[in-house]
Amino acid sequence: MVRKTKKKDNRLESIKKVHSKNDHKFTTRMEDYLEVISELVELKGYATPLDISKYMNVSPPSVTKMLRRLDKEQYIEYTKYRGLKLNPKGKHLAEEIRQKHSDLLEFFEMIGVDNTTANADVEGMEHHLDPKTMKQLRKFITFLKSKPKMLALFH
Amino acid sequence: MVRKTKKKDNRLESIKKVHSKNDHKFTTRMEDYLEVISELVELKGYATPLDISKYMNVSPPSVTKMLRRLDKEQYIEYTKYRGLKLNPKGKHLAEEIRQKHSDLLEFFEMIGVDNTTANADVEGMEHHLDPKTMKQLRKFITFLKSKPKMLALFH
DNA sequence: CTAAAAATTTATGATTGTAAAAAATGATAT
DNA sequence: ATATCATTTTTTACAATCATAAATTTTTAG
Repeated sequence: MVRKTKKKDNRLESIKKVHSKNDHKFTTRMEDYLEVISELVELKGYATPLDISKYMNVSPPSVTKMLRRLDKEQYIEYTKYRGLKLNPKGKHLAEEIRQKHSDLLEFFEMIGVDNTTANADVEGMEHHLDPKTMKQLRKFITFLKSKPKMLALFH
Repeated sequence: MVRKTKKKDNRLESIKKVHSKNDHKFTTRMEDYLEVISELVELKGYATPLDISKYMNVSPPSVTKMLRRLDKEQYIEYTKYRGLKLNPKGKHLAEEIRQKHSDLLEFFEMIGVDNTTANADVEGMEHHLDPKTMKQLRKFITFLKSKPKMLALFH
C-alpha cells in the first residue's frame, strides 16, 4: 500500500522537477534555427534568411526576428542585409545538436524505424537529452555494432 | 562530391518536413498538463487546480486557463469550482503518454542512465515519438530482456 | 539605372505564463 | 444552523515568445 503510493509520488515528483523553471538562455526554438543555419553553412558556406525560412517552414520576418535574438545572445554575428556568421558559442551548440541527431538517428534505424519516421522523431527529441544519456546511448550503439549477429537475431 | 551534397540535402529536407505545420489540435503543453492530471487522478482519485499547479510548477491562474482549453477541446470535462473529469479522449491520450514514458524510462535504465536523468529526458522526449518508433522500441526492449546475458555483457 | 528579389519593419495574433484582485468554497466557533 | 474567515479558485490585466501579412527598404541583376 504505502509502497504503491510511494512509487506514484516519485513519478509525480520527477515530473515536477522536470517542469521547474530552468534559467536556460536558449529556447528549443533557438536550437532549431541554429541547427538549420549550421546545416546550411556546412552545405553552402552561408545561410540566407530566405533559405532558413524555407527549411524552418516559417516566414522571412520570423527569421529576421530570430536572427536578432541569436545575435543578441551571442550565438551568431548578424549584420542586417549583410549576412551572418556562427560564433564559437553557436558553433558549439549546433555541433552538439548535430551529434545528438546523428546518434539518435543511427539508433532508431538500428532497431528498424524507417528513415522518415526516425528523422521526424529525432528532430523533436534531440533538444531534450542530457549529455549523460547520449553518452550511454553512444556506448550502447558501439556495443550493438560489435555484435552484428545479435542485431540480426532481432530483425 | 555530388554524393556528399545529396546527403546533406536529404538531411535538410528531413528537417524541413519535420518543421512543417501540423494541424494537431493539441500542443505538447496540453499533453504535459494531461499527464499530470492523469497521474493525480490515478493517485488520489481527483486533481485540484492547486495540485496541478504544484506539479506543473506553474501558477494557479495558468491552470484555470489550461483547464478551460482542455475542456473546450474535449479532453476533460471541467466545471469551475466543481472539479474535473477526464473524457475518453483525454484518458486515451494520457494513457498513451504514460505508456511511452514507462517504455522510454525502462530502456534508458537498461542502458545505464540514472533514474533522475532518465526521468528528465523522458519527460522532454515523450511528446515527440511516433507510435511506429515506440512499437519498435518495445519490441527491442522485449528482445533485450530475453537476452539477459547479453545485456550483462554490455554493463 | 531601373526592376525584381530579398530582407526588414510594422502591426497584430495565438499560446502560455504571471501578479493582483475578486469570487466561491469549506471549516470553525458560537 | 450560520456568520466568519482562511483557503482555493477564478478573473483581470498584462508580458514574453514565436508566428504571420502587408508595407517598406535595401540589395542585386540585367
